[in-house]
Amino acid sequence: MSSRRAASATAVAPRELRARGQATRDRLIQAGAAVFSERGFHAARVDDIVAVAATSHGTFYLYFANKEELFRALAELVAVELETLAAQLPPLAADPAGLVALESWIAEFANIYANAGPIIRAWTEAEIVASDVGRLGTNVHAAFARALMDRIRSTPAVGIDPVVAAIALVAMIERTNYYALTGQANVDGAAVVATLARVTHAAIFGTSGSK
Amino acid sequence: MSSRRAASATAVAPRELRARGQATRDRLIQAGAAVFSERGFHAARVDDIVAVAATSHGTFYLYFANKEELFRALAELVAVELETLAAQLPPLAADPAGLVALESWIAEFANIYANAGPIIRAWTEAEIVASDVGRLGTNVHAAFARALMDRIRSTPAVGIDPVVAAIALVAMIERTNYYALTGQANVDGAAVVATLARVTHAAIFGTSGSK
Amino acid sequence: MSSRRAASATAVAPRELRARGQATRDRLIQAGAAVFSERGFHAARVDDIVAVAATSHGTFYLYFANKEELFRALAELVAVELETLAAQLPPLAADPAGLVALESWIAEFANIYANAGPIIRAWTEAEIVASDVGRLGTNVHAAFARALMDRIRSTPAVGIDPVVAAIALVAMIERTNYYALTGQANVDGAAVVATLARVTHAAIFGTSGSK
Amino acid sequence: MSSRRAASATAVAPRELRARGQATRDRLIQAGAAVFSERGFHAARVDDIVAVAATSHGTFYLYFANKEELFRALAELVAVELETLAAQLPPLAADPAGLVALESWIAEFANIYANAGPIIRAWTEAEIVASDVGRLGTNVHAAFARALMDRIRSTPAVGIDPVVAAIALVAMIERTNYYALTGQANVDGAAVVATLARVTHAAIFGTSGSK
DNA sequence: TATGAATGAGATTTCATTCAT
DNA sequence: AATGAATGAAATCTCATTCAT
Repeated sequence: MSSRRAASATAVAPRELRARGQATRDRLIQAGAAVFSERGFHAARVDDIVAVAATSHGTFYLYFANKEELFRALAELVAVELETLAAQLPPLAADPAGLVALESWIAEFANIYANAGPIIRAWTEAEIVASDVGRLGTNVHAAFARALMDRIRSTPAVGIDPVVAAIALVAMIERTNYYALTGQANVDGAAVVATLARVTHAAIFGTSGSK
Repeated sequence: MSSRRAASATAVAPRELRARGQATRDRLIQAGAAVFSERGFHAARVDDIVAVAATSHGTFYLYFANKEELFRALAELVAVELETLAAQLPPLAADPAGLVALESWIAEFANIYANAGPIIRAWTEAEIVASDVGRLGTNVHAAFARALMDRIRSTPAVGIDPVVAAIALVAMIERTNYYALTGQANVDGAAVVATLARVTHAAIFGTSGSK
Repeated sequence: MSSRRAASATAVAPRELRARGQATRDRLIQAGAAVFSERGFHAARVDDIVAVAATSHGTFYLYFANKEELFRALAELVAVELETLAAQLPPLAADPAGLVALESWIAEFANIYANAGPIIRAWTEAEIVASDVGRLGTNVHAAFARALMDRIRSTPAVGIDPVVAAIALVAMIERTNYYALTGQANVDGAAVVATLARVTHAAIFGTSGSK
Repeated sequence: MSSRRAASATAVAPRELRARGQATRDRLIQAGAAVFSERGFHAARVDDIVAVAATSHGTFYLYFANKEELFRALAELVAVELETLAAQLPPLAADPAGLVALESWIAEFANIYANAGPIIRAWTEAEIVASDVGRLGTNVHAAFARALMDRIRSTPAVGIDPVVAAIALVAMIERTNYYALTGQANVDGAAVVATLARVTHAAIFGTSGSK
């Protein structure tokens, strides 16, 4: 990933950490989140991260083999959270209760996105997508798409391709949150959640007759 | 004092170009497209670009003040193409003919995306979004959203927020093409277009009664 | 967008330096003095400086934001030394004791010039004069001229314009040392000091009757 | 001199020039004077020179083998002018008429300096002094010093070292004009000439008794 | 005689990573 | 466990000079 120097051969052995060490590592993780958010993976300099964490270069490499490793640590946290959410996608029902359930679930997604969004975004930087960490992102997306696809498939009389529709709807949900979060689109959070739910619902239940 | 940097502050004056110069400039643009596509903005080195264009470093800087300038040139081409397309969004009708018209339009989008996708992607790298070039991307997105919003508004009895829905649907169309293009999702192009059209159609006309 | 340049815009923050760092910084300053002396500001390459200092490029930029910054550090040292000397210009007296005092002072100037001359010379390169660092040189010259002018003014019955004469005599003292130092004029140091003192003395006290 | 590329092996053969060619060459010389004046030798880019001359790079190298060659052409013009002036230094006499004659001569020097000053300055850039062109400057200076020294020597009962004094006085005259010209010292031209004459006169005739 | 285009060595600067204490 | 210092490969950019027309 790094075009500069090959990643250190000796990865950092996951040591037992005492309280102080744990605290330092946490500070680095927090700092990483802040800096990656603000600048993206590439532009984030280890310099910035250690400055925010109020520690030194030497210490950084005590805990992480390289910059990517820290990013991966962050990304894995997010990935776990998102995959858990994906597993909790409720059954889809055509009635108003179904819409409400879906809306709650999307609200939860928006919630997670509000915190983790910048990390998710950094995942999509061109170079990263192809990398080891990038696969995490792909997997998360796939998990969502699979969950939604399963629900669509178990819905009778849907007029759309479940595989593609699932991908498209997940793409929509993710990306709309992105635009909302970055302020590129100036919209109200609640309206976003409501609309995403409605469009998703309509896509599944509103296309039945159009075949 | 620094005569070097000072001089370069002034971007390359847009000179009158003879045939040879124009050809070289074009070659650099093409090469830039190829390299940015493959590597993203950051990882793309001027070295790579001039290698592909079969010219020299010096020549590169004869035509572009820096890497960003070349990227901007490319981005502007794409932006024009996309804004033209946005202006051509057909009226939306509930009947099958309306769906077909929409599908054609989305097919055209997919078409453009197939060529320009990587540039569009590079637009979204965190640092770029905030930059001058980034604004191009934001504007393009806004142009699409506005066009779609106008159509939704002029459709009676829609059960969704036109502003948010427009943003969400554009996000979906863009991002799904992205996944399809990068192979992160392994799907058939025609199916993608058909599904995007159907979901969009359903979002607008399938949500009318659910209010 | 350009994260590199942007970061460097901020000059190197003056960190607290431990012993090793201080030593390295000092070595770079010494090396800078040597290289600027030999080649002048422009022809001096950072390459040369770090070679003399037996350190690396990276280290150079750890201590100085760029070549100019190192030059400025050197120039400031010299400026302080010279301004101190300017403040020590003795009162001027027409008698032999006055001449001796003046001669001692000029000898001290020659002494400083022997070490710092090349830096002083580099100050006068056309581009530098107009720059930030250049102002240092102008200020130093002004300090000397002012000191001398004050002495001339407090001398009764001088037949010359104190302002212009002060400038001219300082110019003479500086420039003659320059020629002596660069070997463009092959003269004995002691003779230079004696002659400069005598001419200066004569200019002030030997012009009284010629009005 | 040029750290970049070895000077072209094939110097430009001094061709017979037709009217058009002569005019172009003249334009380049004028442009060179302007640009070297403003920026000094190093910072002057061939780019700037041809822009001012409203011609092209190719044409430049049709008339001058390299940048230095153009500078030398300019320097030689100045050198001739100055050496002519040096030869015209009047005899020095202690009486008022002698002072007046000296003043006229210095006025003429100031006159020439007002035009040629920047070229003279560029001569003193560290790298140039050591070069081929640099020798021109050294020679000019020597010519002045020799002329003045001859006059001092033929003056009875001078209390100063003729060699050193001549160098010092020439240094003074040159450098004071420099400061006056660059505006580093804000003084009136006539006062400068008058003062320089008086100081020079006093140095020679006012030091006689102080031995 | 003129010129626009091309060249490429060389200069500055950055920053992830390693080292010595 | 921590840290300040050092490294150096790699990236960007400049400009005197040559080339092809």
